[in-house]
Amino acid sequence: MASVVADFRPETHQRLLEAACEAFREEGYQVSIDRIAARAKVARQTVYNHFPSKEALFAEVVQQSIASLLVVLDGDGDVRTTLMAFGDLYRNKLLCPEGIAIFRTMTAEAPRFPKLAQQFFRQGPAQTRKRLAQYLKRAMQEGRLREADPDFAAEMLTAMLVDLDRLRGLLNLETELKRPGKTEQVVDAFLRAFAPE
Amino acid sequence: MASVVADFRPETHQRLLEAACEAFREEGYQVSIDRIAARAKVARQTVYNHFPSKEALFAEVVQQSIASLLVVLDGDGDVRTTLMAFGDLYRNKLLCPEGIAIFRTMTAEAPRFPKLAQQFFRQGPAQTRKRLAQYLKRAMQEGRLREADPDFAAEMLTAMLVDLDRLRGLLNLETELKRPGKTEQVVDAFLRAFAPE
DNA sequence: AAGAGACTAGACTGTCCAGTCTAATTTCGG
DNA sequence: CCGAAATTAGACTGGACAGTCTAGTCTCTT
Repeated sequence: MASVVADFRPETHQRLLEAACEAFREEGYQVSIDRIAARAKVARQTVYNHFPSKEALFAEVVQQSIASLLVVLDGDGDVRTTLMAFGDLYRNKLLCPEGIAIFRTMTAEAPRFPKLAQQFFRQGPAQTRKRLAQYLKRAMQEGRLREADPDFAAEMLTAMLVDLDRLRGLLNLETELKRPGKTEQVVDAFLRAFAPE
Repeated sequence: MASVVADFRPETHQRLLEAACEAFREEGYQVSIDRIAARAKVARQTVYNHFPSKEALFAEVVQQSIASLLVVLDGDGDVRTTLMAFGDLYRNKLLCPEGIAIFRTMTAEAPRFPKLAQQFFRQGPAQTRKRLAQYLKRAMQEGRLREADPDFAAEMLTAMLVDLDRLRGLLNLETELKRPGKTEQVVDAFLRAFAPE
């Protein structure tokens, strides 16, 4: 019952998925199947050969998109260097046009697809925060940060990194989304709050 | 040309506006005029007597909603007390179901109504942050906080207060939206980062 | 080269919706 | 109480869209 294993032409399937991904991102779930088909240079019936319904296509696209929003950090170097690298990566992934658009589509459609939204949260943002918290916990145990709730600390850092700039992006205010010094400013503020006593 | 001053029955107009506000909040811009009319217990034609188009009705509703998201702080007492009061109010206004729903609708429709989105940002979130920054600036000048960019500090505090919980609300994860200790935890972390040296 | 099955083009159905129009009914000020 | 204007119910237009169906074309595999 899982995935129908019909042997579609892989290149067609790929083109369709990519077109659907872009279309849902840029125009939301309400984009028409015709527009997706046109973007993929594919007949409408082909869409329905590959997916039983628009909902199913959307679900597949969301699955694929989750991975692109995962931000992992690697714990080389000192804490400040590690968090700076994480912060830059986090901001780049979430504040680029694609990151903003995925956020917009997911939050707009969450009431219609609550299961999908939950899965998105758990495998995306929650996962990112969990790994960051693991790193922070170790740093706390080694005395490189003060003892505190690592989940809370991770929540604070990620919030500080993107909250307002994401709102700007969501509301289409293109201004200063990429001020390079921002990550440093945030990490320094975070380190003041969580420095060893 | 501005607003047509026809003397509609005020009670009808009010009922219509409230119904439209709830409808747009709960179902997004795509809610049908018929549903809004039904909710207001009003004929569809009456909607078009009061507003020239769906867009115009939406614009009016957004105008009215902006005020409900403004959070002002009053600067009595010490810094911690003031920020705690602000934090509780800010969280309550933005994380309640209505606050979440307005955020969802605004960000979802920003591509279609960029002017409206810009106005919303300036008169809502930007205004709130600006007033907070003014307070923080004074506190810095009085030596009750360390000298720093007050706009940046305001951005950090507001981000820390709601970022993750707002995402939870947007994605329909009802869990723990109202942990009472959260504001205190955030304000304390903020004060560590911006305490006098 | 032949056949199976993927792909295509386009017609078609049923539904929903924004906005208009009309003809009746209600309400309210004078 | 009367008349102007607001309100109402419902029909109607035109367009969009999800999903189905069909008949024909293309493309791999054997």
